[in-house]
Amino acid sequence: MTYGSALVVLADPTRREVFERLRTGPRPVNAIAAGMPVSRPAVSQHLKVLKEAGLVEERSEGVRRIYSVRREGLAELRAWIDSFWGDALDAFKLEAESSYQAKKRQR
Amino acid sequence: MTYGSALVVLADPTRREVFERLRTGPRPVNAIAAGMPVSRPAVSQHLKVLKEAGLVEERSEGVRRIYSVRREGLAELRAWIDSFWGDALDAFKLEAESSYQAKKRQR
DNA sequence: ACTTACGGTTAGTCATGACTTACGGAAGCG
DNA sequence: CGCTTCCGTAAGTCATGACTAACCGTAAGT
Repeated sequence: MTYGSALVVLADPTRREVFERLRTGPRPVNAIAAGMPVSRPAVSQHLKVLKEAGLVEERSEGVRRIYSVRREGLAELRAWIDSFWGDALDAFKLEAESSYQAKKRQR
Repeated sequence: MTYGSALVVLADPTRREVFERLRTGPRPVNAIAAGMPVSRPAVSQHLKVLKEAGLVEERSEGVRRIYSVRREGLAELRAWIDSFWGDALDAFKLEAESSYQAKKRQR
């Protein structure tokens, strides 16, 4: 259910801003954090989450880490949304996977 | 920034389940809550949030409230996602709107 | 080697929001 | 009319997670 994680991860406004700042191209952490209302470590944490969700890639370049968007990370979310437009095939496929696990009780 | 609210609202797994149960068609609250691991009031609260976000519609039928999906509520989110696929026009349009409001500091 | 820029990690704080229980109003049924 | 069903609202509890400050390692420049 990676479209679920994509939703969760992109729900936070600050994290979304971080993600959007990569739309125009790869950037080091410094450049992303510049001008943001939160501290640089906060941005680092958000990047970590984005990376774990497969929405972002990291590559090292000397002492800096260059982050960039991973479009494939958005693909499943896109398909999920599309499935609400009555595409019967996708709807069936997704519904089959999404039988609700009653796990929340076991907390 | 309604794609933002859509993301926030759909991020919660329980609320997403509620939303997905409407994919196959309009349903009263009872039917939605049946078999879910949370109480009926919880479902009501989720429906309220979904409705405020424009993702769901409500119509009264006697004593029951019938909820159904509002596809238009997903349209902007869909467009936002698409804008990451290099559609220059959409990307420009969306970026123009999304200059980060430094509101978080004022909490 | 010393220093400086870069950025990830940890610990601890605090606000947000998802949930339950209890309640209340509104419509159908006997 | 009671009685029941349907469902929204209120109050209060508790877990989650976003953030800062402090710290550490690493690369590059002098």
